[in-house]
Order: sequence, then structure tokens, then C-alpha cells
Amino acid sequence: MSEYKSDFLRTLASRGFIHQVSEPEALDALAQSERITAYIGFDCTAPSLHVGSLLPIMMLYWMQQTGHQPIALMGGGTTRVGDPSGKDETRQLLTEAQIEKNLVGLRAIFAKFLKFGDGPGDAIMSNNADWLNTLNYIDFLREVGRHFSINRMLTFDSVKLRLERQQELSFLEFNYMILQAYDFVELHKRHGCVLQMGGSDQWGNIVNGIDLGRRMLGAQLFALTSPLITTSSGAKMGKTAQGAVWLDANMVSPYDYWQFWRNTEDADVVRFLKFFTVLPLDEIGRIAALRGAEINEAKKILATEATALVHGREAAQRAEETARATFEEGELSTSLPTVDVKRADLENGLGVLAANVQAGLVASTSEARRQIKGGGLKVNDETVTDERLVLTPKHLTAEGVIKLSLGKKRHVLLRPV
RNA sequence: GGAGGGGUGCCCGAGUGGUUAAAGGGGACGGACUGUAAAUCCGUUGGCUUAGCCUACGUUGGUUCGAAUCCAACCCCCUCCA
Repeated sequence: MSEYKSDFLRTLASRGFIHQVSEPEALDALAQSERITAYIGFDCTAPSLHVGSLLPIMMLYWMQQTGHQPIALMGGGTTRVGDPSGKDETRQLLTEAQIEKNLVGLRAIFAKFLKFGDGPGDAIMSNNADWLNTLNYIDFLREVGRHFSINRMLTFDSVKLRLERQQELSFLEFNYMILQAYDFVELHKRHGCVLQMGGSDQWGNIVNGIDLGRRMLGAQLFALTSPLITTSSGAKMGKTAQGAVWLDANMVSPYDYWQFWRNTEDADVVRFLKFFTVLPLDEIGRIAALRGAEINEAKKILATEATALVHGREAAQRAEETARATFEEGELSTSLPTVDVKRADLENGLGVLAANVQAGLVASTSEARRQIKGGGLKVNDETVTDERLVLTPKHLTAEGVIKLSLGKKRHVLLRPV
């Protein structure tokens, strides 16, 4: 771990980002002697990135911080093929228009973590559609395809798994690894990129790229993968009942984003501080000394720091303050997530069931009914016992809102307009 | 192309004519206990205008007082053979 001499690898290693590295000594020496360029590929199957993509983004961030050049590669071309790794079923294909739309959203997120530009060390955003879309099939087969052995490709986990389980693997998907390998070569030619990083499930794909680079160009390329992160209780990272935790404020509000981190399991706090904040390690070390209920303080730091990276310091502090007022003071904070209701509807009387559905706390009136039976719904902090309760302007608090709560953690304010 | 097996709720999986909105498990949500944690325990887990009604067991028809369960056709998946 600490035997790395370059800032780059030392930083990544000490914060827990490294799972496997190919030829670590050579890469370490290279990163020490010159500015290196590395890339990570992101697929654009969704309009935004979620917490699951944060880890690779942070790797690019640290890379730039330690004086190297990161490339965020958008898989505009490969998204049209679909990575079979780790999936049982063929992935749905997206139209070009959808992909194009998604790319716009992703760009905005990267800009928060990386400095883009034309200077040395400035980050580059690239799109593999630029070279994949115009490939000539026969030329490609002759130049690139000749270097791939089917015998060997069949031994890769991503392929082997599908074959063993007798699950369909289309020729289209089978080509994914070739295209990804080709990306690496192309980025080496264009930008002198020598390193591809990614999650540990990408190891095989990355190594393919290294091989191809050596065969086609005689270049020495490197691979670095990060561990697969799950929570301590084994759950996948970044999923909640409401779905993925997106990095786009319109999809997941800064307050909800803050709450996501605030609810981290005890055992994960230190690890997450290293991954998802940029706090120096000695400070994290001090935080790590907290025990028992004090860990709550660590979680607040994690939540605020992680939120600040994505949504800005101001929004993070506002989220922290909202949470403090709501949970610690038991006060009503008007900066809780708010849903508008028509004033006329309220004057006519709005059923609690419908109100909670509108607020998005429950998916259906049936669910609202069940939650009331289980004592899980509150109006202005009073448990609802009668599902026929009707909300009227009388329920408005001094602040002019009605507070609806599901369980202890989820609160929404209804505001008449 | 031939022979056999199978498609059930968010997922896995039982159910072979009636009290089946469908066992059991997982996940999820709520409650209790806590520290807005984990573990544990309890409850809930199709929808609606909820003492009732509607929709649901691959699709479409049929048999029957009554079907997830029986029949026919079709679609899809798997196993073995070619």
C-alpha cells in the first residue's frame, strides 16, 4: 500500500480505491516521472449518474489533484452495444437520440469534479461514438479483430457465465469487449492515455485493451481497478426504497441526498469518508476515533462533505440545518421538501389518503391506508388514526404549511398555492 | 426439424378444479428497542369511491355452477437428439 512512491498511487491506495493494478512498480515509476493520462468509461444509459458512479469519478478527481490528466470517456458508441458483464439478460438498446440527451446530463456532473480545458493536466471529455460510429467493418476486422482469439474470449467471466447458464449472448454484445479494448488504443493514440481505471468487474475488459495496445502499437498500457463497494450489511450501494440516488438535484434533492449519507451504517462511515469526501486522511483519522452515539457526528460530516461536492457547500449546509431543526430540535423547518397543493382543493377538504399520495410519500391510497393502520403516517407530527381525516386550512401551521410524515425520517410539507 | 420440461405477485418459489389476492423465503416499508446505525422482535406487502367492488398466475379462446389448476391454439424459455 504505502510502498507507492507517486502521489497519485499513494493517494488512491491510502483512501482505499485500489483493488488490482497491473505492473504496479512500472506504473508507479511512470506516475512519478511524468504527467500521465488515464481514462474511465461511463455508459450513458441514464440521464444522470448515481452514487454508484461516484467512486470512479473520485478516482479521476484525485488523479487531477495529483497532477495528472483524467479523461472521462462517454460511451456514446458502446452504449449502443451494451456491456454483458455481470448481467444475465441482454440489455435494452437505446436510441441515438436518447443517448445524446443523456450525455448532456452527464457533462454537467463531471464539471463539478474536474477542471476541463485545453491546458496541460486539464481534464478531457471524450465520446467513443466519435470513432466507433464511423468504423469500417472490414478494416476493423483486419486491423483489430485479428488480434483477438475467440478461444481466449470464451474464457472470460462475462462470456463464460452466460454460456454456462445457457443464456443468450448475442454477437452484438460479444463484441463489446473488443470495442472497449479498441477505445483504450484509440485514446492512447489521440491523447497518450496509458491507464484505464474502472470497477473490479472491468478487469478483464481492461486487460484486453492492454493486450491490444501492445499488439497494435507496441505500447505499454496499465490497468487499475477499484473494489466493488457494498454496504457492510451486504446491500448494493446507492439504492434506496425510492430508487437510485441520483446526483442531479432535480432527481434527488440536496436534502434527500444529505439524508442518504446521514443514514450510512456505522461500519461504513470511515470507508465512505475516504471515498466520497476530500477531507484529508489525518482528519478522517480523528473522526474515526468517535465511538457509539458519537458516530452520528461523523455521519453528519460525511453527509455535509459529500453533499457539498455534488450540490455545493451552501446547499449542503442548508440540508444539514434543515435536518438539525427537524430531527434534533423537533421544529418545523420550512426548507424540508415541499409539494404544492391547490388552495381551492384544501378549502374543499383534502383527504389524508390523497394528500399523502400527492406528496409522494406513498404510492397508492391503499398503501396510505395500510400505513395509517400501522401507525406510520403523521400530520403535523400527530399520528393519523382515522383514514377518513380530511385536511383543511385549519391544519395549516403558523408557517402556512401542513407537514406530512411517513415513519420517522421522511417528511414533506404541503404548501397551498 | 424431432422428443421432453417449463412460463405464478418486486425477486426466488409452492400450489394440479372450490374457504386462493394465491404457502414459504428474500427484499421493501411501518412499529417497538436505539443513536435518523446495525442486530433483534412484531406488523404490512395488487388496486379502488374498502363491511363492498375490480384486476391478477405467458397470450387468446373453450369445458365447468366454479379454473392458476382441465382442453385447444399461439408466443417465449430450457433439456436431450439432429
